[in-house]
Amino acid sequence: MKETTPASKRKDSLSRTERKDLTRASLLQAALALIGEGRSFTSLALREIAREAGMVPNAFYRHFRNTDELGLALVEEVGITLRRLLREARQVGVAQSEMVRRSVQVYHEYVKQNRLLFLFISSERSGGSRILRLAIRNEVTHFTNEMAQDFRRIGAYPEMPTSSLQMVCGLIVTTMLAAAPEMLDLPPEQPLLEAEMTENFVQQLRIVLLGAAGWKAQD
Amino acid sequence: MKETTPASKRKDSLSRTERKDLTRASLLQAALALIGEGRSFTSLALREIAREAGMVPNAFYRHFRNTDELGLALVEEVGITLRRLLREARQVGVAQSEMVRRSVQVYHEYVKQNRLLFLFISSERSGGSRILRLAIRNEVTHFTNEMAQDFRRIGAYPEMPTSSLQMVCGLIVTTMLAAAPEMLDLPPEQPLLEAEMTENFVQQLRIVLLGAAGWKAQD
DNA sequence: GCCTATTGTGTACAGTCGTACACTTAAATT
DNA sequence: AATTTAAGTGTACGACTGTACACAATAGGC
Repeated sequence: MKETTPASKRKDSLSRTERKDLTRASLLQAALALIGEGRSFTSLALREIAREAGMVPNAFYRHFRNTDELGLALVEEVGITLRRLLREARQVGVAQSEMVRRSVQVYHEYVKQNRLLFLFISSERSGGSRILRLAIRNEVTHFTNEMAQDFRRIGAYPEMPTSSLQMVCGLIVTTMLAAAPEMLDLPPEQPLLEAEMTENFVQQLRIVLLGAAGWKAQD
Repeated sequence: MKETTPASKRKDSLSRTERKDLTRASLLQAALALIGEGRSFTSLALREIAREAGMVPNAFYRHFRNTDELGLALVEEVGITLRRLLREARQVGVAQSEMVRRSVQVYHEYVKQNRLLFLFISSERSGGSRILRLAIRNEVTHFTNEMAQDFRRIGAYPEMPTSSLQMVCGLIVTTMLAAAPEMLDLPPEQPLLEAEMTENFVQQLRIVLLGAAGWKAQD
């Protein structure tokens, strides 16, 4: 079986599907870029996105039937991003005394590095189109369940039934996602405000973990 | 001092300011009505709102300079609504064993009765225009502080420093607000799903309160 | 009772939108 | 090498948008 595409790709020697994937990606990136300029995804126009991506409006239709469908593609990226976050968090190590603070730092760093996607999640999770909302909620549920599995694996709260563990993780995820917009709205280079917000976040997570430690299921 | 407006108001015998306030209110109501139809406030057009309110587009300008300013008026209603919620919650009574479940019931009922406003808060709290977002966040902060005062008044967590109490209330409010969209998206007449969601919500709040009871401030 | 300030109407315009249709170009298939 | 398929272009249209301007009606102050 011969490679149809050479190992060293020239920018013009690309197969049709490769080219298509590239322009598709540039549409996604264009939407995110507009979000980064303070726009909300819901208010983005098909023509705007195409313009930002440097193509003619009609070309949009070769990739998505409408902006909602492009939104769903972004949600998929969100899923990948959240999974990657969990993977990074696992490497932080476990059960040391400063673990919560360390995790919060990792999360904060992660939110800043994936700024545009978190802006997208935050604003579309409960606003905008119903389809997008449900899709995002779905990804968040998956994320929550994986976190619960991780807790199981590292032996946290061994006596807690799975349903309660999921409930606790849901609370943690809610707290995390609520913290994201504050992190994103924070003016840059304001270490005082940033430290204050982070500290508050750390304490809230500790409250939750403390409550979980004392939890006795009553069902 | 004579009343300029008779005690029994005919619908045509209204002072100018009264009439203005009425049409202004009808603009606010029109915006909420559109939100109730599944639209998000961010995507509402000035003309749409005016049309829904039964007036010509230009009349809008007699009341607001743009849709954002109308949004701020809605945020003001949000503030009033949240304050009213606290007042109702206070009458639930305190420190009985089923207090959390009772509070959750009250809240759920309240969210359903103020459906449109909670739809508005949920979707604009982290989406849409920056001005609106900050205004809503401001109201939520006030709400949180008042809740902390209430906790103080009823003697909950008497040894906890105020800053920690506010942090705990912030966590509670975050959890409450996160629950609202789920309540609102719930299909009506589905007692099973509703009970499940409510139970989850109750347990999350109990975790928080339990954690707060075991909290020792370390600053 | 007249004058004025204010609320709401009617018309108009330039800009943007989504999308339909016919086209070019070039990769993939035959 | 010829043909088919698909990505992207160009033009066009009707609908909707925010807002400017001139005007009508009428409540409130003189």
